[in-house]
Amino acid sequence: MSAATEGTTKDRLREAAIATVRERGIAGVSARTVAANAGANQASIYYHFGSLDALLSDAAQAATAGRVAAHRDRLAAVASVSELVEVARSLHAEERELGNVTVLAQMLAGAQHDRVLAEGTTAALQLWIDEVEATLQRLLAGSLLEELVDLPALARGVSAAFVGVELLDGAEDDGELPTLDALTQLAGLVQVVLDLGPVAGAAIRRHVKRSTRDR
Amino acid sequence: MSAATEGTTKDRLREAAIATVRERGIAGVSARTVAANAGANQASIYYHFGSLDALLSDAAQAATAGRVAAHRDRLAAVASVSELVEVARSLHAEERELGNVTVLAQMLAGAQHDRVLAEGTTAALQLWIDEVEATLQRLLAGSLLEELVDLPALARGVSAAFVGVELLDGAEDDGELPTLDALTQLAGLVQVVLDLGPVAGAAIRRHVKRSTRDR
DNA sequence: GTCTATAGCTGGATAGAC
DNA sequence: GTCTATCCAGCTATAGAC
Repeated sequence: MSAATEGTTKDRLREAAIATVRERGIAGVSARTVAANAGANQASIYYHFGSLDALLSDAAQAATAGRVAAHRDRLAAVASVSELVEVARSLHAEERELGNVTVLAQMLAGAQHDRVLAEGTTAALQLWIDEVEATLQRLLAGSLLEELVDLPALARGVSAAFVGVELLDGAEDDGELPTLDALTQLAGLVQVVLDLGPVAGAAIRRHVKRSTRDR
Repeated sequence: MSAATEGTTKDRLREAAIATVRERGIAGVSARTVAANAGANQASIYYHFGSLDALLSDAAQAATAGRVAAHRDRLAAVASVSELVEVARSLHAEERELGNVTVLAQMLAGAQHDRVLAEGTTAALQLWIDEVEATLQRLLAGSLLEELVDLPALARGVSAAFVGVELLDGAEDDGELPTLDALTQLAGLVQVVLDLGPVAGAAIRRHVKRSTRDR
């Protein structure tokens, strides 16, 4: 365990909450384990946050805000879908180490049956989703995809896929699994279609109209 | 709670294990809650399965095999990516009710820090992944996508996305969220690209070669 | 195979000293 | 604000009656 010793108790509790979820999973989190990890006593959680749920909610949002900010510059520099895929790949690699997405996945699992945790976790995830949406919006402005796909929902779907991939890969002993690779190959294909030019674009638009009419 | 009363104790425990995960999440599962749900006593779990982990592992595989079999005929009848999307949509709706994917998501979260659970859960998920892969293989045989994408990994990625979507949507109070819609819109676009015909296909192949060379 | 009983532990939450 | 002490509910795992 990491046993933080700097900052105020309230801050150390936040950090310890995240660390404990990462190290032991949502099922291994208790007021006692978190407090031990923070070098504080168990009662301090109830004093500062009222409940363990509330601490986790609070900590998730604070930690995620930090991680999102750390990636913002890199995302802002991305100029194409293929570059975005590269950023996604390295973000995935970092997350396997630092584990913010993994922590959010654990909390999402807990959030299915816990209102307080649900609110904090969805708020935290929304920080990622907003960032993804802003990037997609910028990259796809004026393109075929912007016309044909609901962007806010796509950002949500992409984020969901990331969460799922972290969970699946985290459950395997094997080293690197190619799960993300396949999705990045798909994204690469999307980039290629975007690059096709106006003639092919028009052909695709016609096809979409036709297949939409068939419904 | 559902309190099953038919079948052998061992079977009732398996069913109760799934029901308890669905109703209370992985963090709410204990030998006591499961046994109560099965109408049996807590010690029977250790007699029949040795541990709670082992029961969950066993139950996940049995339940998933049943759900996958229930969907096999429908998947086998699918003849296009757009039809597959329709099946995925109704599968998603059913899963929100019956909850096998949701249960697997909970178990995946637990599996991150539990070897026994990890083995059972990945084996169960593999049943879905294999089914998805077989369907994709059939639909994409001879197509552009078969050449350009790693199909086993794609099947894994698609399954991961499903898990992530169940988790995200399950954490919101709101009724229907459009998360899956965006991914199905993407899939529809893929169908359109597949339908484009040999000329556009050749153009895409050229583009892919070019962008691959650039790496 | 199924039950009760139990030992020994971990858990949430509060009270109250400092 | 931080600590100790405490209550009691819930937990795992085993022993042993039937």
